[in-house]
Amino acid sequence: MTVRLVKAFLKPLQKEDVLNISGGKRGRITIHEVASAAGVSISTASKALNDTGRMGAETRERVKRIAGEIGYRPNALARGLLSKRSFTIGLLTNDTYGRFTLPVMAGISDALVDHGVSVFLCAIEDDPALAQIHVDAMLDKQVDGIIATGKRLDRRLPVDLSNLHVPVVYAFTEGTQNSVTFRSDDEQGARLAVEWLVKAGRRRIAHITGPEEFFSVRERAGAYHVVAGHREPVLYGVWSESWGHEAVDQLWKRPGEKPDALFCGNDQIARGASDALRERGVKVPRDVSVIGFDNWEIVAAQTRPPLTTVDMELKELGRQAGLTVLALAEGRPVEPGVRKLPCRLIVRQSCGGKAPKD
Amino acid sequence: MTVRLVKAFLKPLQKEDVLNISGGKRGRITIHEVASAAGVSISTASKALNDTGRMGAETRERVKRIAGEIGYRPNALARGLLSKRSFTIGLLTNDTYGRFTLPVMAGISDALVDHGVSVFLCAIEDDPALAQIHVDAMLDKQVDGIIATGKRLDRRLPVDLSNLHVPVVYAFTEGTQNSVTFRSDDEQGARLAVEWLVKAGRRRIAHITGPEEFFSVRERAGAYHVVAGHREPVLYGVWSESWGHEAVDQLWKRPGEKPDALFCGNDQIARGASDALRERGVKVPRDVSVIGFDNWEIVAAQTRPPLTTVDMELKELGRQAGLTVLALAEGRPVEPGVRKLPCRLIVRQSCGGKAPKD
DNA sequence: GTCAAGTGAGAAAAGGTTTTCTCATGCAAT
DNA sequence: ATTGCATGAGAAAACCTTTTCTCACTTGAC
Repeated sequence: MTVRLVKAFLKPLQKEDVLNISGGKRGRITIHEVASAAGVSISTASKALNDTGRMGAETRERVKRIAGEIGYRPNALARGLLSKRSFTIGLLTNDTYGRFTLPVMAGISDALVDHGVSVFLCAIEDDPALAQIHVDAMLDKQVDGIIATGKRLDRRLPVDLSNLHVPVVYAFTEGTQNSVTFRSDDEQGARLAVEWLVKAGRRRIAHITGPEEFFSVRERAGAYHVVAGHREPVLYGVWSESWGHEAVDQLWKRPGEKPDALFCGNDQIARGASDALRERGVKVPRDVSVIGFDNWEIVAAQTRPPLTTVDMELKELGRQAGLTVLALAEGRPVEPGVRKLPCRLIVRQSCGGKAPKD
Repeated sequence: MTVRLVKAFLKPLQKEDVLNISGGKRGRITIHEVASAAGVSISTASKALNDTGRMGAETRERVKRIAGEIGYRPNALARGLLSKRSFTIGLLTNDTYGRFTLPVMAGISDALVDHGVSVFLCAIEDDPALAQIHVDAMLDKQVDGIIATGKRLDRRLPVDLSNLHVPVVYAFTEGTQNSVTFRSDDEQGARLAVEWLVKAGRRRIAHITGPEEFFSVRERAGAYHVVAGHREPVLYGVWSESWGHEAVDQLWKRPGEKPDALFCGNDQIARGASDALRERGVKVPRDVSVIGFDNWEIVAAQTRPPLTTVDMELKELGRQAGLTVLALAEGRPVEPGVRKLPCRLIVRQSCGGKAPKD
């Protein structure tokens, strides 16, 4: 076999050599080291570093300076043991391939890193047993709170979080009675899209979307009906490009006037529809405007032409969820209920027109 | 405003009511509760639960039973403080939108959950300051190890992890001297792809790929040359569908015989190429075989026809990285070096042929 | 009846930090 | 000169486990 083995970290000689504090204990640098280096007791050292207690300004400064010099960093485990705050939260998701979870996660992390909070990511794939294991592990590790997130607004995670003695916030997944839930305002998003088409002068707007049993499909379709009327049918199907393609075939095979705009339930459908239109020689956006939903960059930006679409602002959603769970963890009161966050229109080239005036 | 506020968790009346153990302390259930409920000392309780020490079998059983009944779970913070193992690792990534990180992460989590290890996810977006903040936070929280992962084999994360007193493993990103690094074997993957084309009887195999400065591009191109010879050119470009599209235009505009197969550097390029071929009336796979790289489901499966492609087995890569960092954390010696993990061919319909014989 | 060995269980220390309590000193006021 | 008070700093307890050490008691052997 081989000669050199990676065991170096067992003996942190680096550290030992650079700073031989107080008899070379083999562990990390503790507040004891700081105290003895500064010639004070550990209680004084602690108070100096935390800006608490009474002491001479000179002492406080000296302790702080020395702590900085020897690279002291408090052990969060010990601190957490006493304060009952671990500065750690758990993020539970069943969206393994991350279309929705990733932006949410980025938002949470972004909001919490400033507060010194780290995030445990737990991917449970609709497996109740696995979910329970992860929840138990998080609880054992004394998380300050849990955020549950998923890939669908109208589905629960396969684990009951309602009676934990730790705050829980739901983001982009169905919550429980009296919980705090964040979700996108799909109705407003759909309105945004359809109004954009109307403003562009389109009148025969068709809606190609996903399965009717999805709550967000019904919400979007509802808003579509309100704004566009019932002049064109709603085509329910699945969330795939090929359905978008097929739906266009269906629409164009019908006798009579063709739609002059397609409001699609997601970007994949919109992409399939765009491809189908191009194959039929129908020009986008000259003859027909196409608008998507989700702003999934990889799909929307690569469609020909690039898709105008609705962004659900999932990162902002995550940010708010993070701030909320933090507030709860700190005991600040938070109103329960469902909070709908507005969507935003992303204007690319599939509808003509310019960016919205706002 | 509103009436009911979510503060219930502050007073876990649920728990309190269900189990009024030993004077109703307001915190969690500790080993003290177990001990007093079982009529033994805390040391005996601890030994009973951990199957250590000497005691009567009856006592041991009784303690365990009672612990289970009152729902005792040891506080990982306290345990970690003493054992110096937090059963926590940190995962550092700069791949925010997760094409590569997500599978790696899933593998890590999958491998470690069985060992009671939880994973801190830290998304640093090529921001050295942010990276340092996250690393410090992880270290404060006494992680047992760190896995660094990225979106490119030949790039470092913007933070130096080489002198931490905690083990570090690199996965799908460039490591440091004497570290353990896991990466996909792109050469073998490319060989797999080109050999598959050759076996299907293709002789004029072109290679459309990404920017030449990518290490993996050069490795794949190298393997391509070895297997396919130098009969067709390598077209370097960018990682986009439109480049795939354009490259096909370039190839088909040349005089002389056209390629009968395209080995593409990733699935997006392959998709663009497939679209271009279809638009030219060239049938895939009848006239030309197309093969991709990455097995990015959302692209590969939605291409027409669905793409045969090379999967880098990132989940397995993550699994091994997880197991390795765990081994290091437990002090088991591990050989340093770069470990290349084999890729696997995913056969769909863009090359004809059946699944490999293995 | 004494001693050795073995058995079951508790006391105490340790881990790193924060916080409360106590103490000593010095100074001003009586 | 004694009291009262503010100030600076340390001792000790607490958080929850695990582990080592010690002790009391039983049993079997001489």
